[in-house]
Amino acid sequence: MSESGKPLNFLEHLIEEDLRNGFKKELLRFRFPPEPNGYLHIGHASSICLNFGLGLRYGAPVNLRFDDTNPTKEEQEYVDAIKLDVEWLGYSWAKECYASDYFQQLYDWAEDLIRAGKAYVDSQKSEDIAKQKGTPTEAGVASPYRDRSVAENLELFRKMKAGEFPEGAHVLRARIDMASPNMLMRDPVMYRILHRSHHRTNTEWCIYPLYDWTHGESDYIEQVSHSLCTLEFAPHRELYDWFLDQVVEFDKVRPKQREFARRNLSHTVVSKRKLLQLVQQGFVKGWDDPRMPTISGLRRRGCTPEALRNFAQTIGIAKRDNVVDVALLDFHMREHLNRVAPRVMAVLDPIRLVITNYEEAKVEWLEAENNPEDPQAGSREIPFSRELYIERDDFREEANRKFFRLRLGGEVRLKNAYIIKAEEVRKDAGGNILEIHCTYDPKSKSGSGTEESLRKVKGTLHWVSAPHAIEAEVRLYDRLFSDPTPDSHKDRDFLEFINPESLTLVRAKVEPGLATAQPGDRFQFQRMGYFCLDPDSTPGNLVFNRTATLRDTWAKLEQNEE
RNA sequence: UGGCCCAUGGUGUAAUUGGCAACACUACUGAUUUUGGUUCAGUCAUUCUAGGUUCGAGUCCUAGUGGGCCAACCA
Repeated sequence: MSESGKPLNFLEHLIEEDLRNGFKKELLRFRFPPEPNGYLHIGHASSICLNFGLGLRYGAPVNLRFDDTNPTKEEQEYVDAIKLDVEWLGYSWAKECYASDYFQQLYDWAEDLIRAGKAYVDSQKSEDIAKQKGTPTEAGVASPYRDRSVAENLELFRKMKAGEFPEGAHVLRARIDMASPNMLMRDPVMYRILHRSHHRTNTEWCIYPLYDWTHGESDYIEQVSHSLCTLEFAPHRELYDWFLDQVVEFDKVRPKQREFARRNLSHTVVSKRKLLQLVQQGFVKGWDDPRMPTISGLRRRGCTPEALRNFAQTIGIAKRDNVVDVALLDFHMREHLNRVAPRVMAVLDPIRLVITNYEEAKVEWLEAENNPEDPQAGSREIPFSRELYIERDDFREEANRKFFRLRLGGEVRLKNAYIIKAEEVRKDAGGNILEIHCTYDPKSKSGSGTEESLRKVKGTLHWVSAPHAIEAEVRLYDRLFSDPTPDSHKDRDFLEFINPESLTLVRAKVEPGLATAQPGDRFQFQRMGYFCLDPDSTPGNLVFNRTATLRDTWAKLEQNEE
């Protein structure tokens, strides 16, 4: 059953087993159930890829269901953002569902539970109910209201619904077992009174169901066959099943909850609360700041949906605690971008280079390959002239043999252009290099086929023609936290590990063709990395975000020698 | 001092359900290269511990150790 020999994760094994035991493949159905109270992050991406991936594998529908039972935290803004993120990842849901669509059905079932003596209205304060819950090692005690009559319960519950009580006056509780070793089974609250406007039902309801009562029943209503959630819900499964027991009919699919470990990413935090904190306290500029592990942040940074999907596929799904190295995400971004990103030349830290034997006002338009990995990508023409910019790091007055770049008296190839030789440097009074003066070999033009053009020189540099270059703002992003697991330290706050150099702004010189780039366009700045045009860009002020650097074995070499 | 879950290289996941521990990333070698990129080749493990069952255990059993989760009118 496993197509293409791909190994199955434990959930796929479970489904295969269900299928072998006679569960009909046509009845498979999944869902992705976000709460619209924040932006989706890379952990959600994993869950999306899991559920929609299962849908694709088995040809089963996957619903997008908003778990919108808490009007105090949920907003339409988040619904819209979530839909955009799921679509951007490349998935289509079968139905767009809302738990709030089921409020009436849930209410009717709740009345049934009351009639069956399986739910009661408790009129105590929240703190008292909490106290009576007991502890993991001690049984709870029964509420004084636990044995109210059905008639009284029904009457109170209806009045709750009718808005006759203030918030906190009563709750509806399931009547299960105050001594259960599972605290969730100690008469969990099903409904609370909330005089709040809901983003979809407005003020129609003033009682709202809680997660446990809502989620499984929503799965059942939608006939979801496998309801997958993260590990912290494992203890909820017993309650999920208990609630289901109260409503299932024999000819319907009974949803099955199974749990997997959330994916943790190194050098970041993946918790809505902490991400919110980063936004609210101004450590980042918003939910879609390119340093954020949110889907919107990754998108803005220039990550592709393919890269994210491949990443999710590679890290897989299991039950053990994990910290996925962010280097793996970088790998997948590079891996995809290498295939699709057009090459372009941009100098991030420019220094002027003058070719003294090149004619003063001459301009040559040289052919440059757009992507050596993709012949279909074609080529473009770039201007070459007497004055250029090269990367400051690419020149040294003196250097050892390992330095393949330009040094005084040394030769280097200018990418797509000529071989040049550094003759002298001009400095200011303070000894800072102002200009590098070079000569070029006119016969060494790239692609000309001459003997001189075929000469092997060790280094190749990127460059831009000074009179033609356009300026651009480039935002160099680095990991947000310097510690691999910032939120795992017992006595230290994760904010202490913020990397002060997570963003560096730079004024770069880029080749003129970039003037027409559109926000979202992705490029490889040759020898520098992958970059994406930011929505902050205006026609006169290009802004690029660094998506990922290129692998840099030279930087490693240098570092190891220090 | 209750219940539940988990344990395989530095990291993440596999192992045809009891049959030579595999894949990817990282790191390190080397080759190729007009991107110090890409590509290619190679190196890196007593499967947490101790017993047991078995011809044979990463897989099954027992005990231990370590980690995680559970006491919101959040999801």
